[in-house]
Amino acid sequence: MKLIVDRSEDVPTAPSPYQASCSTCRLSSLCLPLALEAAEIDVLDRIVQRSKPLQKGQHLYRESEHFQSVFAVRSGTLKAYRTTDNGREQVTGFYFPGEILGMDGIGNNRHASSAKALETAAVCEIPFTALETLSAKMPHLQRHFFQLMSREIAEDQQLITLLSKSSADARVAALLVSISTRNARRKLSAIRFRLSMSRVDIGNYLGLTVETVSRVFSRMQKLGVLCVENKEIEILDRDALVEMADA
Amino acid sequence: MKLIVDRSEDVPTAPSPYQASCSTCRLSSLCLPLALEAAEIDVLDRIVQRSKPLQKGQHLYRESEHFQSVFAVRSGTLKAYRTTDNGREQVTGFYFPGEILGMDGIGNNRHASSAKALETAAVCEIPFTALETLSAKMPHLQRHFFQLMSREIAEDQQLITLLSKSSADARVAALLVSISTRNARRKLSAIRFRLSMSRVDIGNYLGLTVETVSRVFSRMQKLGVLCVENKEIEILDRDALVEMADA
DNA sequence: TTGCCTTATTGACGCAGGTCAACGCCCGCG
DNA sequence: CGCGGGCGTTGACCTGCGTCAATAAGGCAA
Repeated sequence: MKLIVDRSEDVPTAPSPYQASCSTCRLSSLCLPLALEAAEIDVLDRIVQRSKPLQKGQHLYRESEHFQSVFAVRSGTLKAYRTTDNGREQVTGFYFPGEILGMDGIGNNRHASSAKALETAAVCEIPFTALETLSAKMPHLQRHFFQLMSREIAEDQQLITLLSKSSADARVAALLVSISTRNARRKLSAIRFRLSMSRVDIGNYLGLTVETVSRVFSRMQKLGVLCVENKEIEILDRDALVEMADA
Repeated sequence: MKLIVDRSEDVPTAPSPYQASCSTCRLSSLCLPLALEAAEIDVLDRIVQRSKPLQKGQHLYRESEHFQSVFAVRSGTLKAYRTTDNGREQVTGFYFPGEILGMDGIGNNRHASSAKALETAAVCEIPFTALETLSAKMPHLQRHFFQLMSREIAEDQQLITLLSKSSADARVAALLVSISTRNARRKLSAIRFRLSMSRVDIGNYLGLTVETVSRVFSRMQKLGVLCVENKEIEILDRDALVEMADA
């Protein structure tokens, strides 16, 4: 059975081998260029660096490395995670095409987390000092970047609430709803998709063990809310899922 | 027994009845003016609004209200919290003098959380559009504000890790260490202080019930790590506490 | 002071989810 | 094509924390 896979946003007619420009990128309506005018996009375009894709498992940056850039996901998925003092890992987020990561490194010029590709992935690198200079000149860009950071804060707070108050079922449901919604934003199916992350990553992100995640999936399937086939997910009853997410 | 209380940063010789200016504020080294030059501070000063103190329990802003300003705490303590769809509350942070709150509202022009005074508290209001305009002109200010937001993200991620991976003991220990460290930054005692928040708030913030928080305090006291007398806390063995915080 | 109400402590008990263990299945590799 | 190792699932058992309940201790008003 072939389901939706989100890869390759490549535009073949490119001056750079990987991507033409922000103005031709079909993610521009989700990404940094949002709210910029054509002329402004061109200026932004000049500072953005596109490089060769990351292979699955490859790191984009590592915790405590010198911070230089934020990144926009062009294709594929990445996870961000930090390592605690006692050596355990905490996944702090998954990043899909059109989303920006690395903003937690601005605070003290070192990355506060590591970022690793969950599958082959392409990113745009946005050197931060250049972005700062540009922001000072382009109010729209400054505003938009403030907004992006603010939303990251608000989303983290939602995760905090989830981890603090919700049952295992609610956590998994919330993640699925989130992925579904983000897929819809990218004009992909909101009801059928492939989970690019492993059960371990899901559990780690949600503060659950693999076993619990697996049991929740089974339970939801039994209830007719989901159809789970390995990494392929089909949401059969989205309302029920949303319901479960805030139980 | 009289312990440390953090109140009244008032400077009596003020043009405004509440606070002279950023340049005379003894919190300026922690707050927005940090990294600004004298002339720049004066400019910032002109957009900052100081108003009468909030009484205990009074709201500074409420979730989903129109966002207009961020706030700097001048004295007292505030808590930020959001209400979940199913009506429960989640405390997302405590804010002490010198700290900035309200940044989660920038994302979509409405406050993503509510803020309430835990005791009599004074704040400086910083209208956001004015701050944006100023930031575009003052690179130091723009940079600093980006950094403040980034740090808020990084701190939220630390809380996520705490909630996701740590035992009740570790959570409480981590909160106490955090308060202790923040007190030290303000030149207050790092080992003796008064908790301005209730046990309910602590539990809510840490994803624990009041009973568990209470039991953890008792246990730590029995172990000789803390001396707890109602809201007065004395840290007897900071190393042990730090140790517990990442267990 | 007295009295009331809110906040904190302590104990007994139950359960959601963690832990440990066994097994099956996919997928990449020789 | 068959083999091996990681990933996922399922079951049985255990435990840390939540729940419920009773009591104590502050704090504030009058």
